[in-house]
Amino acid sequence: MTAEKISERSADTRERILVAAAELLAEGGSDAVSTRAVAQAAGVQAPTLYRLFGDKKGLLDAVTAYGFERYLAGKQTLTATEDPVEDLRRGWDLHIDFGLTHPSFYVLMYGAVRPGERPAAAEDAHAVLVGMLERVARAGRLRVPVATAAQMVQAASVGVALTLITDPAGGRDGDLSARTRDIVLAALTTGPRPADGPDTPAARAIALAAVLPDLGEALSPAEAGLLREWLQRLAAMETATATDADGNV
Amino acid sequence: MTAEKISERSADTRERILVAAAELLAEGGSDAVSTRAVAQAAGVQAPTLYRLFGDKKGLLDAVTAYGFERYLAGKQTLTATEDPVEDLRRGWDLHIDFGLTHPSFYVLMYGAVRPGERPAAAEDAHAVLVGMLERVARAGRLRVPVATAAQMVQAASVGVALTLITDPAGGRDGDLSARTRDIVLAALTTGPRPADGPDTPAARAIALAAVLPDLGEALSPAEAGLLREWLQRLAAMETATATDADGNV
DNA sequence: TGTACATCAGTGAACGCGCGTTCACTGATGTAC
DNA sequence: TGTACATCAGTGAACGCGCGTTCACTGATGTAC
Repeated sequence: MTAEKISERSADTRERILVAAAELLAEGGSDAVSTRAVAQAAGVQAPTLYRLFGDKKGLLDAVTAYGFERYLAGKQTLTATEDPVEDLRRGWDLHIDFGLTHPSFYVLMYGAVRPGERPAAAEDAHAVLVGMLERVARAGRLRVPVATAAQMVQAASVGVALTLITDPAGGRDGDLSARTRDIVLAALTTGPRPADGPDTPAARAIALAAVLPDLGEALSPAEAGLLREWLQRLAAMETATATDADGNV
Repeated sequence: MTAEKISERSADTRERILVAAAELLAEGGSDAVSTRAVAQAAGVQAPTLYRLFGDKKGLLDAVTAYGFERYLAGKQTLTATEDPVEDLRRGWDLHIDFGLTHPSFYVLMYGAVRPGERPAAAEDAHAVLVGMLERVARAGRLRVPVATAAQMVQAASVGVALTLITDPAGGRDGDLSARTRDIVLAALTTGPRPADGPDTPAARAIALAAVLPDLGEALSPAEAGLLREWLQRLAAMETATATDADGNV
């Protein structure tokens, strides 16, 4: 029996289990996802879960990732356009929409936190965010280092999504998500500057840092390391236009 | 037996149970808080929990509120000064500090979300926030309606706290909390204006709305209701200074 | 002052249940020669 | 081409456990008269 045939054979069962678990999660929340309930819903005996996913934690991790991937696959919104900040804005909206349409998945990914742990799906989502921000930095339109921006966008969007899940009122009249999104993105990015490029030393440093991996052999590893360190220092400089002495924008 | 004596008698037991449950929660996370473990740690039989707290949900609710109150009581930082925006800033820091020093309590309050439900402690915290924002509005320094501001501050701070609990790196080098706090507060409030009062129609409307309950009999209930509605409409007007056409501040 | 009674906080012991997990096995699918 | 063997996905049945909860009771504390 070839390896392909084997994994094909088990892929059906695996998919069936994930679909069943995802349905239980969507309908009854994470409490409804017991190994027994999943096995029964998938028409499978309990030990099958353990062979395929190791243990319950593995199953939960897999079903979260599965739900998230399926959601992303259903949307075509993540294709990059020529405006990376606008892409970022759409990425924010997509994140919030996922939280509101799949609250049980979302809470499992971002709410049920164990200090220092994060489900695989949340890591994936973060990687997508970092990629978007790198494109913004490459365009010379990011005011802070990519890692800093990623944490701020992540924190703000997770907070908005969880707040809206807990109390949907803010979505209807308050427009909480769009307001917060615009405030955060406005503070982190600059407007489009078609031909002239970045405008502050920090922005120029960030823009250069974003393309460091593409430089090839122009610098020795030691030189590149030192340059990277300098750029990080420059990137961390407070841009005078971002906040005044009172902390007001 | 007087009612006071009765409640005094049971107060000891109740306190002992809450302390035991809080310790279990702090040390082992919410999984460690089973009715049996709490009863044993408190030196009490299981039915006592049920007489005092109804069921497990009641116990968890009580222990969250208890932990939150004890934390607040330990800090004197919530006393109001003459600068309500500075008070708000300190309130934010206090919120984040609570999350980082008591992560298990925090996750139970803000992370373990069931759509539409919020623990009593989270409601209390929200009420404190609304009170602070009302003082900002009374000083004519709030750019948006109190309810809107409350949701934005809540969303951003919860997101920051959960992000830091999950991945403490952002607290050390990135200064995530202070950055996000300043961006959000700067967008929501205006600088101090010692004598001249609010500066935009929306800010003036918000400032007036904040003192509406103090107006006594000057307006009839019907008149006050209509005025409130108009003020809300004016308060929701986008202040031209807050964001430009690109959404940049 | 003394006695019968009421209240109720807390006890001791058990209920039944669903949980995550594991053991030994079956039988279908492929490979070796 | 045929037979013995290997692999392994999935089965059937059970393990023991800790869970939330409840029942009937005790005994301390107070009240009524």
